[in-house]
Amino acid sequence: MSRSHTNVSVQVIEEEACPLAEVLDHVAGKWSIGVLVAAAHGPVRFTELERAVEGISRRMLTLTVRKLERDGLLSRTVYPTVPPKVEYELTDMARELYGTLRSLTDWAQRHRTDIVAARARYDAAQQA
Amino acid sequence: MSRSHTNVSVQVIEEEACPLAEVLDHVAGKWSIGVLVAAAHGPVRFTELERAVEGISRRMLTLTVRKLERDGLLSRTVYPTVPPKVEYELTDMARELYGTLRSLTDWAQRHRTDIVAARARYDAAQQA
DNA sequence: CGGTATCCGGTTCGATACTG
DNA sequence: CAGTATCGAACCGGATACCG
Repeated sequence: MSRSHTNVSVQVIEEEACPLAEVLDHVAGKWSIGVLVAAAHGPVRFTELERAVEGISRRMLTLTVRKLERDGLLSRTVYPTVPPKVEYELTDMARELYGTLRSLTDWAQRHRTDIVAARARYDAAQQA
Repeated sequence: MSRSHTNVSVQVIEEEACPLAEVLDHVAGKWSIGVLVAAAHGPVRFTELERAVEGISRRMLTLTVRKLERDGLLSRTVYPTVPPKVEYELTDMARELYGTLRSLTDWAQRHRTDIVAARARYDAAQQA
C-alpha cells in the first residue's frame, strides 16, 4: 500500500472531478436515468414513458424529458396529428452513455446485498 | 429502426431501472462522485479531501463521507494521535465502481462541448 | 394525448459558530 | 485536525386542477 500522494495527483483529481460533476448534474436527478433506460430500446411515447418509469409523476416526467432534450440526450419528435403524438428517442451521444449506465447497473446488481450488509453493520455499530 | 416495443421490454426496463435508482441514491448526491474520485488514488485525510473536492463545505464533506462509509464504499481509519488523524480509502467494492466512474468521466470529456452546443441550440429555439 | 399552472411540504445545502 | 450544531434559504418534487 504505497502512499504516493503528491500535489500532482490533486491536480489530476480536479481535472477528473469537474466534468464528472457536470455529467451528474445532467444525468442525475431522481428520474433521468430511469427515463434514459426506458427510452433506450427505441422511440417511445410520452405515456409509454409514464408507465415504464414506475412512480414518476406527469410533472416530473415533463421536466425530466425537457432537461434531457435540452442537454442533447433525448430527441423529441412531434407528429401534428389528432390526437397529438410525440416520440422520444436517445440521441447518439446518449446511446454511447447507455453502455456506461449498463455497467453501473451491473455493478449495482453484483453488490446490492453487500451494500445492504454494510449498512446494517454500520447502523449496528452506531447504535452501540 | 424497428419498434419492437412490447410488454416484455417494459418488464426488462423495470428490472434494470430499479437497482440503478438504488446505486444513484448511494452514489449521486452533489458530492459523492467527487469524493470517490478524490479518494481513489490512496488513503486520503479529511483536509486533503476538503481541498481536492473543490467547492465542498466542511459540513457536506462530513455528510458525504459518512454516507459513503455507511454504504460500504469508503473505509474510515482513525489514528488516536494528537492531533487526530483520519484516513479515508476506497473499499474493494468502490474500486470496482471506479472503473465505471472513469468511463463516465471519459464520456463527459468527449461530449462536453456537444452538451454545451445542444443547450445553446435548445435555448435559442425556445426564446424564438 | 401530451402537456401547463399553482400550491406547498420536505429535503438539501451553505454559512456560521463551536469542540475534543 | 476533524469534526458537530443550528439556522435559514433554495430547490425538489408530489398533488391537484386545467388546457389545446
